[in-house]
Amino acid sequence: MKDVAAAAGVALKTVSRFVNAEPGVSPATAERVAAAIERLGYRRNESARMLRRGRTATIGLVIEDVADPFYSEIGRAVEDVALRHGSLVFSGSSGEDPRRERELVLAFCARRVDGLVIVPAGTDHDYLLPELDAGVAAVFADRPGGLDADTVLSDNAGGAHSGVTHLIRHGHRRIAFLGDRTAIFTAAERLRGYRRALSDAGLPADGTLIATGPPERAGVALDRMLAEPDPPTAVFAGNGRITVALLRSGHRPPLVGFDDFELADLLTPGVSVVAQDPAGLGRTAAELLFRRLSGETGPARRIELATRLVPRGSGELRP
Amino acid sequence: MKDVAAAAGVALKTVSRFVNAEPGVSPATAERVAAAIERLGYRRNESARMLRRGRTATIGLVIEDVADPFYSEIGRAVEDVALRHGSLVFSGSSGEDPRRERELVLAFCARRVDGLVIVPAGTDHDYLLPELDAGVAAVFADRPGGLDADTVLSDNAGGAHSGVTHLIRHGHRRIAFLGDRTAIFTAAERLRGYRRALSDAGLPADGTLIATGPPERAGVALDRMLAEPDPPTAVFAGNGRITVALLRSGHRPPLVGFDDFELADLLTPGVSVVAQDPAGLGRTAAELLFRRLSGETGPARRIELATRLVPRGSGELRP
DNA sequence: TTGAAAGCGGTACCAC
DNA sequence: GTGGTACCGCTTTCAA
Repeated sequence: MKDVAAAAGVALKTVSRFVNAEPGVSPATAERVAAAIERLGYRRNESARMLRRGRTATIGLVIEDVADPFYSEIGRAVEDVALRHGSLVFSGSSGEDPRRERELVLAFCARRVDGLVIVPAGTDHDYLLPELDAGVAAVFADRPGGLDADTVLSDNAGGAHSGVTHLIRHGHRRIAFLGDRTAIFTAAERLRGYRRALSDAGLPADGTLIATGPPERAGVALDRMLAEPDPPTAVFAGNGRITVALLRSGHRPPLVGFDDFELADLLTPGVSVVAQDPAGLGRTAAELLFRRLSGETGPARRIELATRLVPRGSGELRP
Repeated sequence: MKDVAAAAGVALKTVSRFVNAEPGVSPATAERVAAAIERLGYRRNESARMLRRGRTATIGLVIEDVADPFYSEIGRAVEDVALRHGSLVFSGSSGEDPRRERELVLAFCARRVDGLVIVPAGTDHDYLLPELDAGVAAVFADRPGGLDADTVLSDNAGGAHSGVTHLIRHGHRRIAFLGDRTAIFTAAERLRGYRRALSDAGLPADGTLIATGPPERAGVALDRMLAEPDPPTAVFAGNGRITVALLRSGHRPPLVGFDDFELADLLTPGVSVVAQDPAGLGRTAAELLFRRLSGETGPARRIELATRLVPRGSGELRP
């Protein structure tokens, strides 16, 4: 900018005025400045600008894995909203590791992002407190964080409830629940929905029909249940990875799975699912964030997005 | 930092020394500074630091769509390499729109990223020239850009050749090629590989067996071919979207598709594919980039990554 | 309408 | 070991 000013024979400030379209530059001067800018190929240094102005027009996004379709769709939605607000987004994968989440977030904060959208890997977010004090806004998506901040979730319990109820309506009375580790918020919520659906239907709760743990163990868990006397006649799978793990281990039981996935409709039979709205999750989180950034105050909000039951065949099989 | 210096009763520069672990700070002083930092919750402002140092430890990534599994895997690999080099990554989706690609890239450059990994949407990259002059490094991934820069590609022609040859070995002599618009580099390359495979096998080239265009039209194109006299007995699909489009339109011909996809093994029959290595694409591109950033000079490199034929059933069906 | 000078939060270079 | 000071590239404040 200094060079441009020199080339145009004006003061630094005049160039700044022109570049920022501020009033107070005569057409003639403007012309000269424009020419100089063109000739020198000048482009404003945003970082310097941000340093001075205090806002970086940048937000940070931490998701579990940018290559996972569910989370990357969240990311895509966040990106779209950010772009519409003139912001760029730093993105990073936590890999479900709280330490890495923390490192990423702090690295983003050191770069002075205006705000953060976080899919929390851990439950302790005290490390964020100083940053929030310093003025960065934060929104949790998909799962609540360990902090009273804006949060956007799916209706996990409600979705599981509707999926299990769907199986009950199709004549099943012994329905297995194969879910992820209950330490994961969404997994616990879905189990809660499963239990509520059974009790709402007046069916007994049977602990032997419930298995929680890592997805790769789902197939074996189901094998075991099926070998028992009075085995389950249908399965509710707690997330997409578990659904796929079951299918891959050769099982084709009457089934409703939480989470939609590509090609679920092309399998035989089509896989009935409780679909979340990942794009909605991301969009809503980002919108909440930008609302805060534009000055909105008030208590933290917690928004729950509806899920949608998609019947495709597997969930309509009778016992 | 000024505040920390005041609180610790030392000069600004001493704090800077401590924070950067530079030599020349006595243990006693270090102690005091550390205490002040802790007490004030100080964290260095990276943007200010970068402004002064000239390097931002940030790279920009432009892919077609961060929510597309193929590209997001590239993104994940880039992110991993960047993190290992202490860099953060700005990411953005071009949506296959050259204008948006340009805007993103220029926005990244305005933020003074050190380098760029670009999956080019367009073929004209003259807009990058001034930036390259200004010192940013750029690497193209998946497709070549309109510029003599480092480039990492898959062996598209070779992969298609092996896939088509696989069908020929299984007795097919009339093989349809359903590909994307040939304006897309990868699509054209794959068509080239198809043609070469036929001629290597001494089979005639028949233009009526070739259809190129948007994936959603693939099903209809195949319908038409099958209605002709002497129809094809097998299909080579030019990319993953076309493969899925064909399956979704009800076709189950002997088939090899370019691009692997989740659940290809669970369909009936399993879908044989020519698999690319998206993670390798991203990793290699990022490594090339950081090599340039650490001072490597020399002519632009062009690396081609091998593909891998994965037989799963559909490609082994006989006429 | 235009410009000079201070300062954003750091680092680099050179004295003490 | 420690401090002073210029300066990165831009915006802001105030004066001309």
